[in-house]
Formats: sequence, C-alpha cells, structure tokens
Amino acid sequence: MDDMKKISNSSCNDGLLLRMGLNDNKAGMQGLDKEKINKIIMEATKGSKFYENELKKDQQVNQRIERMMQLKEKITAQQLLKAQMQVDKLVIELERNRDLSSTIVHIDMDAFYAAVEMRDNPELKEKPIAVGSMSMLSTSNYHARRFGVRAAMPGFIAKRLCPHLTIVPLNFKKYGKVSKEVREILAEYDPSFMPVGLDEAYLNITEHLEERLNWPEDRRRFFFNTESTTGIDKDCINMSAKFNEGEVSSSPILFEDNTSLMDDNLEQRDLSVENSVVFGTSAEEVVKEIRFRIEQKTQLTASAGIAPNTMLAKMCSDHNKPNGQYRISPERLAVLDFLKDLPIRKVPGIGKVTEKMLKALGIVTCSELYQQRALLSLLFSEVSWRNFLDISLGLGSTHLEKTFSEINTAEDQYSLCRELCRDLAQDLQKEGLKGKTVTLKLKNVNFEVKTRASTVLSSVSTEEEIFTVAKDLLGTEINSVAPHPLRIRLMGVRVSGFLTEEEKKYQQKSITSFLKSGKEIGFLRLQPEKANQKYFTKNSEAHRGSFFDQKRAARQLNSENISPNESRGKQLFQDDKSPANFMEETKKVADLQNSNACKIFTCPVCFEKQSSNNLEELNRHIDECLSGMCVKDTVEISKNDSSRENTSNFLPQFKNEWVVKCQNNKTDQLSGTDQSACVSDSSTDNSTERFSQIPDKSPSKRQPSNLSDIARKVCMKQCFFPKQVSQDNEDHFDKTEDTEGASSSCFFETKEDSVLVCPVCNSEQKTTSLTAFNRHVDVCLNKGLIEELTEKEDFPTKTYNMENSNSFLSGGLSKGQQCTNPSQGTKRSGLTASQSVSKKAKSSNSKHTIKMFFK
DNA sequence: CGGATCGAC
DNA sequence: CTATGTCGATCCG
Repeated sequence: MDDMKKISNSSCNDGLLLRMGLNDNKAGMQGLDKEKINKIIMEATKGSKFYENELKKDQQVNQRIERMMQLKEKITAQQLLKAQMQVDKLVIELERNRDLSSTIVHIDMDAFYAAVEMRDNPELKEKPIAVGSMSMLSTSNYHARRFGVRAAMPGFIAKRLCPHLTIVPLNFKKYGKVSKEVREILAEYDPSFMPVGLDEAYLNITEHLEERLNWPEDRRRFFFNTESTTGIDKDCINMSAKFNEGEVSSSPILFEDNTSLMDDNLEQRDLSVENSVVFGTSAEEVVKEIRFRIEQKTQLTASAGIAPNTMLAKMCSDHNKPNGQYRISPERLAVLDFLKDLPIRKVPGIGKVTEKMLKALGIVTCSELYQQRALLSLLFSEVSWRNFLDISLGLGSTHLEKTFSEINTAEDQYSLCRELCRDLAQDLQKEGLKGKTVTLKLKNVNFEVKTRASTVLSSVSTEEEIFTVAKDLLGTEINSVAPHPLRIRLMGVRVSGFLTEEEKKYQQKSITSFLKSGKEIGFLRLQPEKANQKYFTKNSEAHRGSFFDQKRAARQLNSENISPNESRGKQLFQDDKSPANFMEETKKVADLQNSNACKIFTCPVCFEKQSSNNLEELNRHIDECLSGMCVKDTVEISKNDSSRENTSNFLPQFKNEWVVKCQNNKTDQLSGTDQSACVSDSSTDNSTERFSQIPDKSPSKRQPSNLSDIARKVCMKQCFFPKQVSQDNEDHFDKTEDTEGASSSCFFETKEDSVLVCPVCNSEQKTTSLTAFNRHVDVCLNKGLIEELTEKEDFPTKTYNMENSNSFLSGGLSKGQQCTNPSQGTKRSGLTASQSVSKKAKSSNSKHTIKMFFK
C-alpha cells in the first residue's frame, strides 16, 4: 500500500487531482499516458458531490496559505534573527544526540493484496487487476497501474480507465495468513519487530548483525524452494541457477518489467550446495536474505530500506521499489546527502496539505526545509516545526516499541489474561505440548518486571487449565495491592516444564519458542554490574527505561561518532540557498559544539562551571555527575524502600533518564545465557509463552479491522513507554519481596525538601513538581525566558505567552510513526505557543464549513 | 471532550 | 444504474 502517498498534488489547484492525481506513471505500451488518464478521471468525476467537496477543501487550504503568508509579512528581520538563534541552539542539541548506532530495516510487501490474489489465482496473473470494490480500491497490480488505476481510487473510475480491469474483492483472512508467514521470518531477525498494517514492518537488526558475525556459513545458507505445491516450481529452480549468476529475474508472479530479485547482487555466491545460496553478514546481505526467504515462502516479493532510523528506513524502502532495496549508511553525511534533494512529500508524515503549504514558502526539498528553519519556527506550531527540523536533519526514532498505556481494572486484566491463555493453549496444542508450570509475568507502570509461577502436579494445556492457574497468580497480585488497582503495562503468560521429549534440533519450528528466547534475553542479559553508569546516555532522544535503549546507549558510548574532519568552527548564521551548501551548513551548526560558544559551561548537575570547551569532556563530566547522583540515590531508595517512587523527569537533556537496576534472577533458567546460544538452540528452551501489550486506546473501544489481533499475537514486545510519565506513581510491586523476577528501579526521585535551581537562569524554583521544573528549564533553554512557576501544575494545556511565537498551523501535523515517540510527543506540548492567530483562523474555517454543510 | 483536519494505508 | 474508506493522532474551541 505504498502507492497512494506518492501521488503528487501537482501544482494546479485541482482538488480532484489532489486525491486522484497521477505521478510518475510510466506510460507503458498498453497503458495510458498521464494526460489521458487525467482527462478520464475528470470526466468521470466532474459535477459529483465528491468533486465539489474536494474543491472546497482545496479552497480552505488556500485560505490557510493566504493567512500564513500574511503572517509571514509581519515578521521582522529582528524576530527572524532571534528565532534563528533559538532554533540553531536546538540544532546543536539535536546534532549532539544524533544516533547512528542502530540498523533499522523497513520491509514493504509489493502491491500486497494484489500480489496475493494473483498468486492464488493463476488466471489473474497476466491481467490488470485491482483489489477492492466498485466504490473503493485498496491496491492494484503493476499492470493496472499503467492505466492509472491506483490504490484509494473508486473502482468505477478505474473501470473507465481500464475496461478490462478485474476487480477482486478483499479477502482479509487470506492476507492475514500470508502476513503471518512473513512475520514469522521477520521475527527471527528481530523478535520485537513492529508490524505496520499487514504488509509493512520495521525491524531493528542491530543485535542480529552482531551475532551474525559469528555464525557459521551453514546458518546463512538458504535453499530454493523446489517442492512448492503451486505451479511455480519450475521457475524457482531456474531461478536458482540464475540467481547464483547474479542475474535473477525475480518474482514469477508480479511484474513483467521487473528488476531482479537480488538486483545488486554482484558478489560471488557459494555454489557448493545445490539449490542453495549463502548470504553474507552485512546489513544488505541480511535484508537480501529476508527478502529471499519471504519470496521462497510466500512467492511474493518485498522491498526494503536500511537506515539508522525508522523515518529514513521507510524512505529507503520506497527508493527501489518494487522488489528492491536501498541502504543509507550510518554516517551523518550519508544521511544528509540522501535528504539533500529529496522532495519533502516523500517524507512520511508530510501529506498533500503540508506539502502545499511549504511550497507556498518556496520549500520543496529537505535542504530547503532546513534553510527555512527559523521562519518555520515562527509560522508553525512547536510540534510541527520541531518535526520539520527532525526531518531536515534526518533524525528519527531508533526504537520500535510503540507507546502503551496501562490497564488498571481487574476486570480488564483478567480478560486479557484469559485471552493470553487462549492463544497460548492454541500454540501448545498445535505443538502437542503439555506443561506443568504456569508463569505470570507482569510489568508495572514503573517498568518493573515481576514473575509469579505455579507448578501443578498434573500437566496443563487447555485454555481453561492454564487460566485457572494464571488467574490465581494474577489474583494474588491484585489482592496484594488492594484497595489500589494493580497498574500494569505488560502481561505475559508462560507454560514450561513440558512433558514431551526434546524437540528435534534445527527443525523449522514454531516461532513461539524463538520469540520467547529472544524476548527473555532482552531482560536477562542485563547483568547488575552493567546496569550502572555505563548505561547513561546523553542522548535525549533515547527513551530511558527501555532495556534495548540502555544497550544501544552502551554501544554508542563505545564508539564515538564524531569524525575529526567534522570539527572546524565556522560561522553560523548564514543562509545559503543552494543545496550543495546544505550539508556544509548543518555541519557548521553542529560544529558550534566545539567552538567558543561552549566555553563557559555550567554543569546542570553539580552546577559547577566547567573550564573545558571540549564537548566530549563536558559530556563525560555530566555523565559522571549523573552516575554519582544515581549511586547516592540508589542507596537512599533501598534504605527506605517501602516508599513510593516518582518516575520523574529531570533536566531537559536528561529528562526521563533512567537507571535500571536489574537483579539477577536465580530462578530463571535462562539467566546468564548469552543470546546467541539461546537463539541458535531455541528448542532447548522448554517453555512457551504469550505476552500482551497494553494498547494505547482501550481495546474495547477500538477493535481495528484486520490485523491488530494478529499483531498482538505474533509481535511480542518487551519495553513500552508511558505516554506521560506519571507524577505520582504508586509502586504496586513490593520490591523487597521480589526475589523471583528481575526488578528494576528508576531514580532521580524528587526529594520532599529539595530546592530546584534552574541550571540555565540559576534561579530557585518554588515548585516541587518536576514537570513544572522541567518546563521551566525547557523554556529557559529554548526561549530564553525566565519564568517563575507556581506550586500547582496543570497538565500542559497551558499556553505560554511567548514573544514572537505565533503558532500558525492550526490543523497540526501528524508525525506518524516517529511521533508516537513519547519524549517528543508529550513534554514539548507544554510549549505550544500563543494561539490567537490560529484561533481566528480556525473559527473562520468552521463557519465556512457549517455554511457549506447546510447547503 | 467532540469535531475538524491531516496523513497513512 | 449508482458509486470516493477507515483509522489514529493532533489541534482547537
């Protein structure tokens, strides 16, 4: 479902073509050319209610642009200069925290629904087809696309474009099944991968890459499928030969004008074993391997992108589609080079409206987006321009966990537990397993993990049997905190102690045990001695509390990534419009960190002035300061351990910084095992389990159509982050009793009597609310505003009266994937600028809407 | 909090 | 013969 978003809205004001429009349609021999297509669409649509509405919407956008331009006129040079300084301060901070240490992969199945239908019905293979109904199409095959038939187009119009078009009704069950097959492969590379819809997924293969280095060749060898049940076999065999010569023409099904399966495959392939291929250890090779396995298993092709964060990975997967892949190497210059001339519309989160608004400001490419950063900060809301800045610097999230909120009612918890037991029972029965031990795993709102196990004399395997035991365990936990509700964000049920013999090794097994082992390791590899200051990171983008992030942070510290030739101090505020200078310029800003601007620096922890102007040294100092504090706090907490804890924010660049203390879990058999051992021999792991994340919205409210169910079952994740870090979290797990599960604690607790001193303006703050304090520091840092805060603190809906900050973009900007990122999503919202202008805009808008409505 | 808007698929 | 979907996130009043 990659198709629709590419559609450019062209320059014309034609509302219809905004939605229907065509882009780079390669007018094939049998296809239609752009002009014809547009003409047909226009004829089919003119005069319809839909068309009128499109025009109306388009006008509203135009009005918005007009108001924006008026606002722009009023901006003085001085205001702009000030904004420039503030934004560039932020750029320095962002650059400093740039994280290139992760390898993120985005997998996107090509024309997924259509491809599945073609696979299952050979008659369709040669024809132009689309999947959907006469009213709406979900996708089309590449043949049909030549006629301009695209996703999100109504079927009746598609029929006019292409009278021979076959429209196949949607069959979600089938797609779900195929999707599951694909996910089973993906999970082997990242057990906590993140599916998006049925046909896309993000993977973090950083850890896989590390392990893979030690893998023997045979473990990287995969066989061509020669005994498929479909009629494809011959092709596959042929492909094997061709493939090894590096000239495979790939998918037997999808495309005529295809690129090859391993298009860029020039390396010498190992031919020693017939009908097999060995993949290397690089990221590219891993992704080729994934795509190869997907194709062998499902006869469908996928495109992929490899990059240091999700935003870039997604754009990469688009780069060589269909059936191709692309990588941005994890270097700052490579990232900026990729973005240099990239149209902003290609960026996930930038839709047609934002594109048009930015175009009105003369912004089309990402480098232009960067050049206009100061102006944008004055015209758009905080969230929007911050997002723009992230985009133009090529920053995105490097973790894949979604944010999840807690579920608190016992009722929900029991039903969730039952659901997990049901899933688990199904798996057990599929495998013919019966176990004796049922383990309940809970992670509370403070991310503390606790397991409770019960072993029964007779073995269990059915939903009821498991639930009976699990229910008891859960009940005990709920009772232990009564009358408070038990507040959790993850629940898992595991059955272990199987009766059956050991499974055959190297058998292509159910993914369950695989996932399980990967999952457990995430926790267990964190040994206590590792969980100290080593895990501090200065990366404000990272989300503390995630075990993954802690590990990543450690990795990052090991390899500092500031290359020597990047450290020349240069002049800052100079706007050069040419893209060639784009990288130069961002570099300059980044370089400020090493320049005189940092000469006098006050450590925000110990408040002592630092003489060094070396950034790394400063950071090291702060890290040490912080870990010093952490150690102190640790002691204090364990002394009066019964008390509650504040999971608290702290200074801006360290806010949400967590130290996680993991105690060794003696009862867990996996403890101390290293990950590769577990993964390589998952069959020895004698248990299986199911986890459930607690979705953001209450599950009852939204039961999304096709896939959330599958997603929850197949994709098991470990670490979730609170959308809003709660200020008064009761600690519902009694840590002193917790001898079984690994336990983690968060520090940076506020002390009752402490006085908070703002490290920026150096003034004492009356508040004891960390939220308030953090906001103050944020304001100080970002806006140079010194503001005294009062004791009581509302949730940040409060408007700050900030000079020169006129929020404009009332419609706001959805940030898509990377916006579910909690640190960006919540804290900053407190800084929403004055909205008088947008209020006005809004009200005129809605009047307009109402008028039209009554017509 | 509900309606409007944007964006993804 | 007709006929343009559905969701989550965000912003605003």
